[in-house]
This record gives sequence, C-alpha cells and structure tokens, in this order.
Amino acid sequence: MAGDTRERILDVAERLFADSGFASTSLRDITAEAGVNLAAVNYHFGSKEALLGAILERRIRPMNDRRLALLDQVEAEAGAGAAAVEQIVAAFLHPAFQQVAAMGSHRRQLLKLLGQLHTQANPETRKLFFRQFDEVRMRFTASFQRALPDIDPDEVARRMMYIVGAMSYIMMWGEQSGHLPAQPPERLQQSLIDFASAGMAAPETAASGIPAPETLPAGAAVAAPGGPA
Amino acid sequence: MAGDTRERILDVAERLFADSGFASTSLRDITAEAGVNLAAVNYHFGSKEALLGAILERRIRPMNDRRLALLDQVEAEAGAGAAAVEQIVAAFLHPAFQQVAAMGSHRRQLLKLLGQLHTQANPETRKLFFRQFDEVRMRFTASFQRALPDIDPDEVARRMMYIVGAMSYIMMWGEQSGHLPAQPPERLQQSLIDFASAGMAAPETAASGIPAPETLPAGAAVAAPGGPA
DNA sequence: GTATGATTGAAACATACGTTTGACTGACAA
DNA sequence: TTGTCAGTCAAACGTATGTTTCAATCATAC
Repeated sequence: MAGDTRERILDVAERLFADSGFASTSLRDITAEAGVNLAAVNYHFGSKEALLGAILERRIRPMNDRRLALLDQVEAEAGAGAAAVEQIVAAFLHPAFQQVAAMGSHRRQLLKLLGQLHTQANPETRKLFFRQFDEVRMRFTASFQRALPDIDPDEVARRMMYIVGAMSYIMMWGEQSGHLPAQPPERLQQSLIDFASAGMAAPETAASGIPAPETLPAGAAVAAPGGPA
Repeated sequence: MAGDTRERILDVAERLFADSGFASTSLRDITAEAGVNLAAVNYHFGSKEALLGAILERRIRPMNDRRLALLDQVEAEAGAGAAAVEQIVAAFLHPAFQQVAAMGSHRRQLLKLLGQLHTQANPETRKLFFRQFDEVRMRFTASFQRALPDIDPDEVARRMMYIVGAMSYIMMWGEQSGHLPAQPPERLQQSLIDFASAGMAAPETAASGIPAPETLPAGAAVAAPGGPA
C-alpha cells in the first residue's frame, strides 16, 4: 500500500467534507473511515487545511483545463466570426456535468465542497484556489462579449456569474429536491444550456426601470424584513 | 436590558455564522462580541443549533411572506389572463433584494447562511426550515406554468431552481468578485430579472440534442476528470 | 419590605479537536 | 548483515468546544 493511504484519505475526506462540511468533519472521522492512522493526514498533507487544498486541486484543475480546450475548439470552428452563444455555454457547462457524472455515486460532492470553500476554508486556501478560475472566467467572458457585441461587457460578466450560480445550485440540490423527477444528465445539461443561453442573450432593460412590484403600494407588503441588524 | 440580550445574541450570531460558518463560530466568539454571558445562549435559545434556527426564522419568514403578497398582486392585476413572466420573476426576486438591502452593511449574510444550511445544520433543522420555502416554490411554479403553457411543467420547475441559484450566487459573491464594478441594487436586480425572465421563457430544445462539444473528437480533451472515486 | 420568578454571572464539566511525538515496521541498497 | 528512510502506529499534548451548575442579581407584584 504505497500511495494507497494518501489516495484513500483523499477519497474519504472529499466525501465527508462535502457531506458534513469542512469544520464539522474531524480527522478522526476521515482516518477511521479510510482505515488509516490518524497521524497519516498530517504526515501526507501537513494539515487538515492542506488536505482540503489537495482535494480541490485534484478535481478542479482537469475540469477547467477541459473547459478551455472546448472553448478553443468552439472558437476555432467559428473562424473569424463569433462563436454561437449556445456553443460557448456548452463548452463551459459540459466539463462540469462530465465531472459530476464521472464521480458516480459521489455526485454533488465537488460542488458542495466548492460552495463551502467560501465560508469554511481560511482566506489563503480560498484565494489561492479561486485563482484557478480566473483564466476560465476571463476567456469565456471575452468569448461571450464577442458573440454579443450589443450587451454591455460588464453585463456579460454578470450573466456569467448567474450561469455559474444556476449550475452550482442545480448540481448541488437538483437531485435531492424531491419535487422534481430525476433526469438523465444529458437532458439536465440541455435544459440548463437552454436557460443559460437565453439569459445570456437577453436584451438589456434600460437603466431607468425599477420593476413593477416596487411601484405598488407598500401597504400591501406583509411585514418589514426584520430589524436593522 | 430585557429582550436586549436575546436580540444582541441574534444579531452577532447572524453575522459571525455568515462570515465564518456555523461550525467554525463558537458560542464564546458570539457572547464575547455581544457583551453577554456565555450561558445566555443556552438560556435563551436552548442550544447552538436552536440559535441558528431562530436566526433563520427571523429573516426568512418575512421575506417569503412578502413574495407571496407580491405574487398575489401581480396575479390580481393580470385578472383572468396569465401574469407576465417578468412580473412573476420580479415578485420573486424583489423581496430578496429588499431583504439584502435592509441588512445594510450586513449584506450577503442571510444568503451565506442559507448556503451553509445545507451542509452545516443538522438534518432536523434543515428539513424544518426548508419547509418554509415550499409554499413559495409551489405558488410561483404554478404561476409560471400558467404564463408559459408551452413549456413542460417540470422544465418550468427546473428553471425556477436555476433562478434561485443565480440569485443566491450573485448575492453571495457578486460584490466581492473584484472584477466587476459595484452596482446599485436596483440595477443589479433589473439585470437579474432580464436574465431570469429570458431564461424562464426560453424555447425548449428537443430531447434528442446533446450539445456540440459532446460530439467533438474526445482526443481534444485535455485530461480525464480524475479517478473513479 | 419581601417573596417570587426571570435573568445574569463565573466557574467548572466532559468531550472532541488538530497536531506532535517517538517507537516501530518493512523494503531496499550497500 | 547492516544502515537508511519513508511510512505507520498508539499515545499523548494542549487547547477549544457546547453545555451545565449554582449562586448572585434584578424587576416586579404582593
């Protein structure tokens, strides 16, 4: 069992972190379930925090590499013109769905982990990690802007965030929502591509308009949203 | 200081839970910052977990009540016909933005807390809490289905999840993303309404289509997305 | 004023945590 | 055979945790 201990720790820790959160999962939980000694974590990774870093590294990097490769293809096929919005969206979403599918029964874990990153990991782990997304974000934003010259560039960037949010949410909670029939991944992916592409290409509303509910008489509101705190 | 201790605990705990996570925030952190005795939490709330429940109750219920009230208005104005998609979307999103705005400098906390709920709180707190969203979800889904009779009802429900995901994500991370200029809340809300309305009303792609990247030669992919684990 | 019940206070409780230690094991090279 | 060294192991370290205890305090009603 050469690199075996290390791998078992990674596998088990990934699952437990995702299920119960980073802070709520103890090294004793992990090592017990992995059948390794408690000290093995600090021996192989240095600290609990570094273990989290190793888990993220192992999963995220290949996914983002594949996103960039697909975007290269899409843009190459488009030649001098701009790529179709649906194609760019698909290049962004597909590796994530592929990743989740590849994790089999451990679906959702990667994304649950990502969601926890923001609040659980210490700032250094956080920053160091999200830098991995920077290139992906910039390349895709640029490609969208080329495909949608009429949309304000900042608005394009915001809409990319909406897509990330929608993707994360459906992957985390979609299959355990209960009130929705389970879907084959390809169908779900197509559904999200439909939604995201239409949203990304939506015409912009002029800056003036506050939507109708705001203008309705405030008396109809039920309760103030809590104190000032 | 009658109900004062209780309120101060709620305020401080809400902020610390949101910033550092439920498990990572100790009762000593909370009570020290609130200037109350350590035992006050267990006296007033019973347990740390129950404190979390009280925090959520205080914030979520008014927001959801307001959502339903706005939806009532929108549907009343539409009379016999179906309400406009944008109006329904706005009725859903506006109370959330209003809530966030009302929290002033503590923006994001509510939603960070919600994000953590899934992994941090124990299952009972979780279930008991998300039942608060059931009525909102069902009423809005029904309204959307009436406005979009051509879209499969399940697809409508899925798209509602996308909207929730996009909203949660932008509220949690939008303002600290760094690479996006800060926006006045009304603009951000309008931006999200544009995106969400277009996505909700998007035409459905036939079940057959797997998007283009899937069909590209697999050799172009960079790396397999990690092992089977 | 005094009794009563709610609230606060300081201290302790038992447990769980991440990390470190130092002895031990096994494989492989000299 | 001996030496080396990465890896494993049981045990302990110091600290932080949520919770409990019980005396002290406060407001209020009699």
